[in-house]
Amino acid sequence: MSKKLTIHDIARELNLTSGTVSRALNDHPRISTKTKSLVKQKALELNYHRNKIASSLRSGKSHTIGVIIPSAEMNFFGSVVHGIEMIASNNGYSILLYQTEENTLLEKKAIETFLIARVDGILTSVAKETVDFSHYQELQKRHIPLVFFDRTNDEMKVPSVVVDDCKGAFMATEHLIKNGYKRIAHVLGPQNIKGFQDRFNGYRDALKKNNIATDDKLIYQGNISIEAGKAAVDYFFGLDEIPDAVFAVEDYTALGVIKGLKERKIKIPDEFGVIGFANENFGEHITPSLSSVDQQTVEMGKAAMGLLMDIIAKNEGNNEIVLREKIVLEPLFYFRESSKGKKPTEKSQHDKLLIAELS
Amino acid sequence: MSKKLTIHDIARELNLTSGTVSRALNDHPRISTKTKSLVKQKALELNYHRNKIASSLRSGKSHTIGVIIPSAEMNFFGSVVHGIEMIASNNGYSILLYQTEENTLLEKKAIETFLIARVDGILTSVAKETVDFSHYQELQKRHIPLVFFDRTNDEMKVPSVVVDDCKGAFMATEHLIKNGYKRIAHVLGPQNIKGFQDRFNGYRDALKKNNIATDDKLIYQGNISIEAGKAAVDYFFGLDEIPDAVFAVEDYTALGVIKGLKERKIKIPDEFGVIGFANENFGEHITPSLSSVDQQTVEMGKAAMGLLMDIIAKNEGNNEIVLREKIVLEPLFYFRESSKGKKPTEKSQHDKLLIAELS
DNA sequence: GTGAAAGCGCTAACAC
DNA sequence: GTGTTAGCGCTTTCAC
Repeated sequence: MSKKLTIHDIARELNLTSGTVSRALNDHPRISTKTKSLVKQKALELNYHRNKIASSLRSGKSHTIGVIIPSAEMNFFGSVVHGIEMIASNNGYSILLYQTEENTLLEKKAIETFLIARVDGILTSVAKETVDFSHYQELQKRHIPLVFFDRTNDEMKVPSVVVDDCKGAFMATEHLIKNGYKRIAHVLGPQNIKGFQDRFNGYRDALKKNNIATDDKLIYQGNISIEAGKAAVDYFFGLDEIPDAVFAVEDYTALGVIKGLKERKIKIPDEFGVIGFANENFGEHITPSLSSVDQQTVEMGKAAMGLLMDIIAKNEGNNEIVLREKIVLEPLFYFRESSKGKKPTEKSQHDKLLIAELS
Repeated sequence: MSKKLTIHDIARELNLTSGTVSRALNDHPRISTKTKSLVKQKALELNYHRNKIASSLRSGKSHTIGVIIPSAEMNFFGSVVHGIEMIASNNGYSILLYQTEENTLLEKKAIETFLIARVDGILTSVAKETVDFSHYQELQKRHIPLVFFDRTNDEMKVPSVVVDDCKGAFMATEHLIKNGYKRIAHVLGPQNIKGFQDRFNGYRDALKKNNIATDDKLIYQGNISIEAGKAAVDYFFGLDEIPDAVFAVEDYTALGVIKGLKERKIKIPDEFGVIGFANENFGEHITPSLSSVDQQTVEMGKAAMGLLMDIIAKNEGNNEIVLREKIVLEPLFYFRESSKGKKPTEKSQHDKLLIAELS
């Protein structure tokens, strides 16, 4: 191993002191341009790399951000991390990644690890299991900048970035209405998750706005899984009045619905409309392709990291920055085959003709 | 901000010196159990978190690993990172994540960043674009432990973890043969990528072993994309002798093949068999579901991180460890609808009966 | 089993 | 515009 190179080595070679070298490398304003270029030149020549550890210890800033996600294996979070890392690295920050596997204990360990690593801020998507938020409160007590994304907690006053689930659900439901479906059901997600509540709200809002009575029988308590979607179909087809469309809380649920309908030889979208949520990448490739609501994952990551950068800048005294408490991203609706509209029955065909004649 | 807590504070409260406190916290063998528990107790009480930055500076080890991937948005890499992080965190290491977007310049920046952060090792999947490996050679010169995963370079002597592409391709191709397909085509991936060459080799090996003559006309130079798959179908159906099955270099290519075949109303798998590679998550949900070769992504991450841990341990003097130069993971074949076998034509039916009579 | 003291490599306050 | 100097908070060698 070539002996470790420090600013002292550069200083010696140039007959300067380490202080000057440090300032030159950091573009300190009071250092002459000549010295700066001399120092930088020499650093390059010797293949010097500054020691971030020493500099962090002295300056008190690690230029590192901790990111907590349930699992990198989940598409959604991989995509968010993609956005986060882009912005981080554009701003000279590195990101430390930690997975919780939806486990509160690992979440606490993540925070512990980040506290020890002296990260300058933390981005987190709360584990499903978490009900005790003391570890996050600890961060607030220590004034460590914190931003929630996707999975938030409204009781804690923490800035957050989410997609407008309510609006997305509203768009999806109204789309089904406009495409002629009459009895629109909903497969619920677990209601302890705020986003899933919102999707339910959006669904109801759309019905209300279009003067369609809500019917509790059309609400099935499901989950994010293919099985839940299939089970929902079994339930719906046991009703006296069978629905003719479903807005499912998530794409996997919607996929289950489609599979269930196919088993019953129900034609999609001619007899039955289906819409999901999340815009998982299988949606556009299945038959029929699945209409869905995109959650703007990469944008979410960018926005979360941007917000964190703002908080850090403000803490450092940049008072021009106006912080936003909550960034709500617009969902994007992807209109595909599964909700294309009902084939007009003879009766409705007849109605249409009538209407045409009357007008 | 509560004033920063250091080992000196703990030392003062217990009438000890900071040296003893440090040793106690690190379970130094020569410290009495009583002192240890006293110190740990106090640390907990004061809510002390050791400063990793200071400890890294002093000890020269950061307990941090740099991970370079093309993009966290790609399923494959998210999944590998999942495996990497699991093992890292089990071993008390943190991971710094950097994305290259397949760009050599960003790859060099990643290495620069990691050098500055004084990571204890680096895991990397080389960007597609990269042909100049000087930045990696620099790491070797500095004796920084390095492991390649998936995207490797055989000219540089760097330990690596890959899946056996050749074997996977062999399995896939032989499966098509066993299922009665007679003219089996292949859609190539870019041949500058070693894994894609290997898949081609596996394809040829399987034909050879089964005494089937290879035919250059059945090889289409494609890519990893739906479009390439569709174009391949156009090409194959322009041949005098049309193939009856395709082994595609990747699932998206296979998806394109399926789409192309559907447009031509060719029945899969009855008239035409299709197999992909990668086991992307849409494969099991499309119609027909796509047979594919799984690349053991999570295992790959675990193996890569495990190998890196071994290298580090060996460097630290643990001589019992025998390092492996290359870990080759077994691919896993997923047999689904798209390759279920041809519907016997009248003629082949006749042949079968004949054979049955003869035996 | 514990104390004393040096120093990892850098930054920044204070000189001039 | 540059030098001097004092740490940041920890680990570790050398004492005893």
